[in-house]
Amino acid sequence: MLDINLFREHADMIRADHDKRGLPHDRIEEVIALDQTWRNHLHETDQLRREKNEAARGIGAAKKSGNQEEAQRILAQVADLGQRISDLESMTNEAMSARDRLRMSIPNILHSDVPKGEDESGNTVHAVHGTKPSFAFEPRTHNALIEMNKWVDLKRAAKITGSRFYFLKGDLARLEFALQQYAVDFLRQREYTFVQPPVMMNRAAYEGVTDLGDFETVMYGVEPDAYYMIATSEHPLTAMFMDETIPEETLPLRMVGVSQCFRREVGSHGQSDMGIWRVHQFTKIEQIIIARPEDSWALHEELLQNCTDLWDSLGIHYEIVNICTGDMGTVAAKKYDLEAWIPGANQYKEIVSCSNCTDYQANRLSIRYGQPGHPNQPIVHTLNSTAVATSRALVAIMEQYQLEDGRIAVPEVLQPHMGGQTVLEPCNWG
RNA sequence: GCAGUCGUCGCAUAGCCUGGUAUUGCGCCGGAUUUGAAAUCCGGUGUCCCCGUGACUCGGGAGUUCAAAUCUCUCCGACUGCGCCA
Repeated sequence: MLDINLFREHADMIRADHDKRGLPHDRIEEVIALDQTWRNHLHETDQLRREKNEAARGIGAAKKSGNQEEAQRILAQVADLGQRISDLESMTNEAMSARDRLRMSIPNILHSDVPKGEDESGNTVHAVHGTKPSFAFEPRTHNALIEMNKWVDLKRAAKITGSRFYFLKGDLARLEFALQQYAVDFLRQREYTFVQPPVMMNRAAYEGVTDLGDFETVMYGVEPDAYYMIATSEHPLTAMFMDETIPEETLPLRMVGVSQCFRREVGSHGQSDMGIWRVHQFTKIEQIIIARPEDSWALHEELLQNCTDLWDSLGIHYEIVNICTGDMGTVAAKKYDLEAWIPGANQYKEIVSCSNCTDYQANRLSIRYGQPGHPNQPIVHTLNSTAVATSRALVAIMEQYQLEDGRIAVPEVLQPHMGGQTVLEPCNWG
């Protein structure tokens, strides 16, 4: 959510950003109008309250001195003021909640490097790492590979849960586990603190970190407790500082979170999304940074550097893409994706997303830095990046490391986490 | 899950029974004093707005009342004991 002062003092910045995104200005103007309405009502309410408070102060004194007539006169006056106040109060609250509902739907101000574009075709290639693997045989798709090796059981998962859930079995499950350990160790060596979060959050905390539309299309709700399953550990690891002032000397706060992630994926279809590429539940190792505003752009590059070092070490061929205006969500100010080469699909596909959310989440969550207990401390910036989403990493590894017989070579850096094993063997039951 | 105790400004605390301006200490910021520091003293230190002799604020919400930190209901959270359990 954007700071309300931006609408009051620098609305042109927001308008210019909407122009770049190709969005109309009407919602901006409406926020400004509702804000003015709210402030007018608020001021009027305050004046009436003041009158009422002043009058009510006389009641005690009048009663004490036995002047019942005077007391009754004031009571009548105060009752009338009370009615007017409560009428005006509901209008005031209505204007404010309307203002903020709308304000939450207005996207973050983009960084100037973000390219203009209608949709994902407008994204620009920032860098290319590694080289396309060449095979002396016809490479199989990951769907064929998981089936012939009996590593994934979608059918039985559908029986007990529903579509897009899966059992991961045998050596592929072990590789998944190795990826988690490798990625956490990798980032711990770079001074990121390992954190395991709750996988459910309440609504108030969740509204601070995500787009409102996500409640319908992305998150699972948990009844009767009104919790939401997290879509990524970014959400709890950012929201954990809600309503806090973080001592400045502890910034930047670097964390590596690991959690199961849950996504409803409403409206997603397509042949290329078969198998375990797009699923309702997966594990993700995530990088999170809470930073001072002046440090956040350098730290955004640090997050990207961590990703490229990590994925280079896994020996995966990928492109780094600078996400364009039309493909950007509401929260990020700038976003890089890593897209791995998937031979079976003959295209590059998203495996990592690396964002600087600037103060957009922190405003809504009211996360400040400086001295706790002091007024008007500045708002922090929040950044997040995938390190490894294991289901997609497994796809990229299977597709790029496959052998002629359908088995998979284990990337060298993962072998120590696999007891020295160099090749994934099929599961012996299906 | 049951029972009890509790939740007050960054931390710690008083006020609640008996409704009427939210107390004090620590920390932090600024100033005075000092060669400098410590100590001491003075002021500041929740939110909002049109910045005032303004409004709001005592875990959240609702109610009673002219008036609620204070009384009532409800939800949330913490602690203790019992029960259950990986």
